Amino acid sequence: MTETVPRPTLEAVAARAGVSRATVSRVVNGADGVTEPLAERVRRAVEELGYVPNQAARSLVTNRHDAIAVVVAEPESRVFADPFFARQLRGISRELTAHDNQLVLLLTEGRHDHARVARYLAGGHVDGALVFSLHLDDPLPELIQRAGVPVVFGGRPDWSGGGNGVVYVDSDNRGGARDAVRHLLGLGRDRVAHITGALDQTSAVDRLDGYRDAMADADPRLVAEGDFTLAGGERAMRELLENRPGLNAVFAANDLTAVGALRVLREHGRRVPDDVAVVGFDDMLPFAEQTDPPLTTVRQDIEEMGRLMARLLLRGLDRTAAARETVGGPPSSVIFPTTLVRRASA
Amino acid sequence: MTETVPRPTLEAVAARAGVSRATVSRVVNGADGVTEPLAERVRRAVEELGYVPNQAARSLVTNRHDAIAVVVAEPESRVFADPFFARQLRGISRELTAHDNQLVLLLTEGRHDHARVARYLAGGHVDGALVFSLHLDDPLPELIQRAGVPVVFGGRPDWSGGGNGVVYVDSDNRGGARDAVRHLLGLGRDRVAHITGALDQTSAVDRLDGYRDAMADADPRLVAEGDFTLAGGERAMRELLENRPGLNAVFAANDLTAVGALRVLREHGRRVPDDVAVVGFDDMLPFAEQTDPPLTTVRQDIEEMGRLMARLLLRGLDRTAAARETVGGPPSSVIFPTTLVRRASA
DNA sequence: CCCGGCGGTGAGAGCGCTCTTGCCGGGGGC
DNA sequence: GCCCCCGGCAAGAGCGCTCTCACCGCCGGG
Repeated sequence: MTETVPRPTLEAVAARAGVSRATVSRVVNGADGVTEPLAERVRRAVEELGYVPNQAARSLVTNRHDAIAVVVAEPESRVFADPFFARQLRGISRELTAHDNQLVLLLTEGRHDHARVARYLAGGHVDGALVFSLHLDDPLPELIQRAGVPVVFGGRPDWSGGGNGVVYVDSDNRGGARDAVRHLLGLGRDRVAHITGALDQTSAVDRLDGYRDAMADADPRLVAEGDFTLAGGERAMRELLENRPGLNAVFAANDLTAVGALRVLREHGRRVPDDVAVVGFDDMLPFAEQTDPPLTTVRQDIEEMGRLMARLLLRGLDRTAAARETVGGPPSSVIFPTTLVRRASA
Repeated sequence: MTETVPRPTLEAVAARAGVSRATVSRVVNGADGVTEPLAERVRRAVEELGYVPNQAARSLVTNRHDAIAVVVAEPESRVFADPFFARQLRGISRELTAHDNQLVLLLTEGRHDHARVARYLAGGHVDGALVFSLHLDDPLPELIQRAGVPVVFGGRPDWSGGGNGVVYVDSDNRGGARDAVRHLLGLGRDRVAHITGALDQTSAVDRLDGYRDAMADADPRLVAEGDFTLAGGERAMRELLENRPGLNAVFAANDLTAVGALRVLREHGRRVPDDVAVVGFDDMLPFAEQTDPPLTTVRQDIEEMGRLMARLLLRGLDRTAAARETVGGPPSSVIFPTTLVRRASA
């Protein structure tokens, strides 16, 4: 663990190149209006001294940080069991890196952390925030709004507070669910059950709505409440088998839930897909391919969603002309389409 | 996406409280030597104005950032399939949060990114770095060393460059592997095969060494090379069944590999554990519990390892007296013990 | 009763950078 | 040939904070 050595300053570079600080600054920041021979001298001096700009000093005057906070408001549950999180982070990281922004990760686990996160964001350490995994009546959006930090949500927030101007990126949960159920109906299954996700998240509610779209007059007892976990899927599946033993298909709110359902179905001697067809949601690889039988599921392009969130946020910051050209127009929410991936389970 | 409003400065608070900037600064930073009535006036002014210190200005003069970089040098592979990463992050996040440090996440995917990361660290944006997933002959440690940033590695780096002073936190991979194999031997299995991890990582090498410790005179054809992935596990298992069809146990370098092995064993009609006993490594939940049969595996306390890495790094920064008291002595590497978790597969 | 010391406070410098301002020199218009 | 304009550069202010240092008033000791 070495100690930091004093780093060269703009001043030092200027002295070595025999120019003023302003000129060095222009060269370093790629501004034009500097003649080539001078610029070259400056570049050489930068090289020789190993000069790296001091970001704190720069931020102090520009009031920009080139850093984005990623807030994951997840009390333990899905984040760990699910590569979802890592994938989305990767997408975000890629996009931010491409635009020379840093990623500051804020994980929260409870009310106390909310205040901390709000304070941090209000502290103006970052230029914007990407916020995930909101639950109903979560105070976070409100707090962030008040902090005055530009934000893009991952998943539709259940929050009317901001009225307009709330930007989010989400999958077409409802459409994907509808497709899944219609696929099951198309296979001739007439008793399609649904295991919901945690209904305090809009994604779960939307998937349930999609199910209902396709099953207009469904028996309410064909729906059991899960929580996006494997154990929840098992529990709900048992409940369904008890209440509606005649069911011949299950649409699970996510793959983890589907895996739980598969296990319970097997326990009860039901063959998949012969007796009961099963469809999941997420296409969580490599597990969706590796279940027994391989899982038919609804895929969403998670990484691309992450990238898009970052892009929308950066665009909202209105910074580079390039960013504006790329997308054009004021940022607005985006719903990603989903695809049904057919494997063996349905 | 709201725009940021101008935030109150120290100056403003001072004016409102009718004191000097210095006094406000003292109160805000918890220094003593301010009489109670004055301090109270200042606190009220802070409250009323909603003052939050400007970190950039502070960093500029203190040359501290209260931020730690987490570098994950993982080209795609394990990070996604494995909650490992998320778990460790959680541990790190908890510890950093407890010490009011921020977590700056740097994901890399290739040589090009190495330079970027090195530049970032050299730029003095963070006070230290936690570095993961190093591969053999990775240039990163060297670059970081040169950047002069205090660093703690996750997993033993294969790197003699720094000589002494390299601090890392690792599981007892060798001991864990030895325990796993001994457990298999104890079950009366005499032909224990091993599917390695990616041998360009020390964890894989150490687990292989542990296997060899317990299987001193093992047939070299009982070892097949994997890469920590499910597909790699399948491939290696096929190879083993071809070369040594008489094997009656497999120790897989991680759980994902073990799952691949289980699948291939089933394909070949071998019953687990009756014909072939299988042990994994990681105890990757909830999957390790949910394989068929549930997987016997070697558990490591991933989150605690993350916490400890953060703690060691912060201690190395020698900042708070409190941190020093908590641990005491100069930081040195730590090897975490592992536990064998017995389930049905062996 | 005077003076030295000390705790509490304020004034000011300066961290490293950006950006505005103004100067200086050269080229084109009349 | 003179003036004006404009491009290229340097000078300097100032971002918001910390920290040193000097100051001021009060106490106790001689």
